[in-house]
Amino acid sequence: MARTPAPDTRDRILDAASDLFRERGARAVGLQQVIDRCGCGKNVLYREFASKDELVAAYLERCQEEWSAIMDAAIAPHDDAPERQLVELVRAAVQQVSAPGFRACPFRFTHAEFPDEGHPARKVAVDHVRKLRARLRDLATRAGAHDPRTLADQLTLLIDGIYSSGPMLGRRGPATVAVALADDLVRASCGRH
Amino acid sequence: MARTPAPDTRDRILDAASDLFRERGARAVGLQQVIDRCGCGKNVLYREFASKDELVAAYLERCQEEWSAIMDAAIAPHDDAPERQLVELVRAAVQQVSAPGFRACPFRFTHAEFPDEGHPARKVAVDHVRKLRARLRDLATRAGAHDPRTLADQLTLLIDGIYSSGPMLGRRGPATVAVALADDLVRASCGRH
DNA sequence: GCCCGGAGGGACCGATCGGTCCGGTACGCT
DNA sequence: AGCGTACCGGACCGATCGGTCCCTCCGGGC
Repeated sequence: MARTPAPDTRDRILDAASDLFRERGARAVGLQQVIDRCGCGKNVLYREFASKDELVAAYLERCQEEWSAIMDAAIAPHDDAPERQLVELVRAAVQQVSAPGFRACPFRFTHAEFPDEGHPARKVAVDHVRKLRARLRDLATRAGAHDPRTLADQLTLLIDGIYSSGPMLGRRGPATVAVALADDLVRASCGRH
Repeated sequence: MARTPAPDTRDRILDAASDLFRERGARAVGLQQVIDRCGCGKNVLYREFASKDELVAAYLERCQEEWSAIMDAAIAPHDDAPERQLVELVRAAVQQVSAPGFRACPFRFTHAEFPDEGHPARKVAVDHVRKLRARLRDLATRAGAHDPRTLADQLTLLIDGIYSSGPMLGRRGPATVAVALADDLVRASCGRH
């Protein structure tokens, strides 16, 4: 034996690919650009990822992990107040689209970029929004909402609207009213008439 | 003199391009595919449109016209009840994303597909969402909302959410609660306590 | 009937696409 | 030291990209 493969190779490639995909879109980025930014050999990329489609799917999986971490961090401080957690998830979304470099929701955008049903990235994207919806339903139930499914769907719609509206109308756009609206919805649905 | 240019050429090309762009995304569609579907010569396309970017912009302008017509038709029957018109605009959005072939909102998607600030299609896309927001503000004002700007932003957010959530979660998704939510918001904001 | 010009279609351009393969280099273990 | 391997970088593949150009065919005004 002579040399052991660097264990962080996959992460390095994914770092480069994520930056590029996020700001330009997966379709607009060639693998050569990923190679160049990563500074690795092309064969190494193809050892770690079978195809560009797989790389895009891995990119979305990483987005999913980041998103989960953000959501966890947003709701952790209020673990005993699920109504508050619902509002905090909305606030976290607003903060994300308000970040300087935010271009579009990676899940919605990538899902639209690859219309073919079998594309591996689509599974990840759909899985993400389903998980989010389920999470909202769970919180709505624990918050004692009259109709947890409806409240969860209202908030899902609201969060989707934040991601969609943010990039086009900016920080001063409709997203500014989102947190207050979420608060109203939660309050209206969780007793406290 | 020998022959006069066919006046419908531009429309024919735009017909073909619109179908393809709508279902696959502008970046995923090559001009050769547009040519093939249209059945025209490549030189004709480049006589009508200076570049692909211009073609994409023209596609969005046509979307804009269609959208305006849909909105006009949705609110025309209730010209004396602006609160009702606000709700009808939301209903029109739900119906659009519920249509079988609907993939993504052309404005949001194309805006994300071409991140370069100077791209001609971006102006059209941003212009559209601004017009929608302005329209909602106007209606909210005429409906006598306490805070027309806030109500308009709430509904903008809601409509954006419908377009964003529809393609991924389908007809049974959160969009089903949108009209009822819009009705609540309008009612709450326009007196009628 | 002739002939001009619009239209279809395709050859062609350089660049880039996703993907494969190979050669040189440098590193780590024995 | 020397061997073996991981890695970088680039050559290379066929296909397609956006875009230019040209040839052929056909239709309409003189």
